[in-house]
Amino acid sequence: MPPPPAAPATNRLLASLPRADRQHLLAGCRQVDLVLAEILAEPGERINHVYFPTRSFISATIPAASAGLEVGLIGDEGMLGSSLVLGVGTSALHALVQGAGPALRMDATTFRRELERSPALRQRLLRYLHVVMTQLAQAAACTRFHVLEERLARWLLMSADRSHAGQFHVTQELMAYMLGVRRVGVTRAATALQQRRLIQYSRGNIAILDRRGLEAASCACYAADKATYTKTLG
Amino acid sequence: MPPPPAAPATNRLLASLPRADRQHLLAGCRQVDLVLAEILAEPGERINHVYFPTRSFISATIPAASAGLEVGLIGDEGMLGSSLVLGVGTSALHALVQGAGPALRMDATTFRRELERSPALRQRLLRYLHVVMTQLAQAAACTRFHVLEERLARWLLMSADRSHAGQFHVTQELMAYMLGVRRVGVTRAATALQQRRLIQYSRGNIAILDRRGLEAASCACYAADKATYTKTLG
DNA sequence: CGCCTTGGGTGCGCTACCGTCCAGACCGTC
DNA sequence: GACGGTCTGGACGGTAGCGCACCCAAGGCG
Repeated sequence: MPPPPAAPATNRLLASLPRADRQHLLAGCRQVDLVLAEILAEPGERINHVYFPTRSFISATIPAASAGLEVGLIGDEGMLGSSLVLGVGTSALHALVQGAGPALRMDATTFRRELERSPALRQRLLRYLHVVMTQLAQAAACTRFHVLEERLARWLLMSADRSHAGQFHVTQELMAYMLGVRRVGVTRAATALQQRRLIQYSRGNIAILDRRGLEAASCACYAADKATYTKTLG
Repeated sequence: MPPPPAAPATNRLLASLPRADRQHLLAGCRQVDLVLAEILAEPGERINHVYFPTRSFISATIPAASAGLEVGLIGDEGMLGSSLVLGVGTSALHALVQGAGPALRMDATTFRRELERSPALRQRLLRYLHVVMTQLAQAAACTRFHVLEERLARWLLMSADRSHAGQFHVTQELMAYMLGVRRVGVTRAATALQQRRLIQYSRGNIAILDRRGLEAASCACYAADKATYTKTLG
């Protein structure tokens, strides 16, 4: 059990709101601890809560026939349940907890009220949705054109960012699901990265040894996604 | 030069607005004729106009290194420039005219004013954005898991729908770009479809012979996309 | 201590698509 | 009716990732 990290546990979307709006919003939230592999949304199901991860992160996947594909990773830079902002009350994707940890939760009706109250919140979340859309398009191209090793490197970086740590827990089985490939494919790619001294893993514990090197090994989509975020949400 | 088709040239997003809102909006629009291969948006560029295709359609692609990939097809069921609804004034994607024909065009500032004026328009467009997002996710999975022949069948159906005709013009070269594959790959897939008497083509003129058969030959994503649209926008 | 679950690694044949280059087929133009 | 551009078709070897089946190692638990 590691000691609680020094960095403050906040959600960046909320942190950027004007003080009054933020406090009102936080008052309607409850701190919850998300546990690994917990399912937070299913395609077609009603959205009952929205989540603002602080030190946890959530994977949004689209379930295809007998396989899956991650199309979004939600950490303290985003939220789960943004469909509500668009006036749609059901989830389009499957969402499960990728990194255990705390998050802020608010029930859907309260959230809708907050949206009505706060133009700043609306503006912020609409811009966030633009980021999500752009990243979706990027993901489509990435999945099409980039080889597994690059994609894996990218995925590891994205997860590391959201876990706020150089190491985290995930099995190759799960990574394979996220990347839409066989487990054996991940084994091969991960072995290659490990041999290049970029990462180190054993039985689900992955540590990033050389961040710079891993960035160089990943496809440009990682940098592109980050750039999109900062450009749109400052 | 074919005679003007009997079906009314409207845009379904606009058609569903309350009468007053619609008329005010139409008053701010100008009819334009989109010509084949015209570029309407470039990534990172300012959005100067929004387009509501009526009998034309527009392809939204994401340019990757030395290739491209279509991530959205916009016909009379949608609009180009929806980023403005999210408060973002630049385009994330590359957009070019796929099917020549008429569209309604409005300049960006007028459009922003209309958005302020009409809650119905906002509601409608936000829901449309939800459809677009869902289809983006679907496209990512489709590109990953489905074989070219299925994807081509799907693409042909989507284009045929938006062209309001059983036949339209497009070269294999262009289809290859949209699908993110080699031209020769399209040749092979198209030949297969033709041999199955589902389509018929020559020198860029594609005709759909057996719509049902083509639907059966396409991946489920075609039906899924349609279902998403009707479910969200009625 | 032995057992069993979980996670990681290997081998083998296969397929879909790649990059490249070349060949034919159609069609407008002069 | 020869010419040149555009569009389509095919050949060739190469490769990333697939499906399957099997093995090995670590570690929790009785």
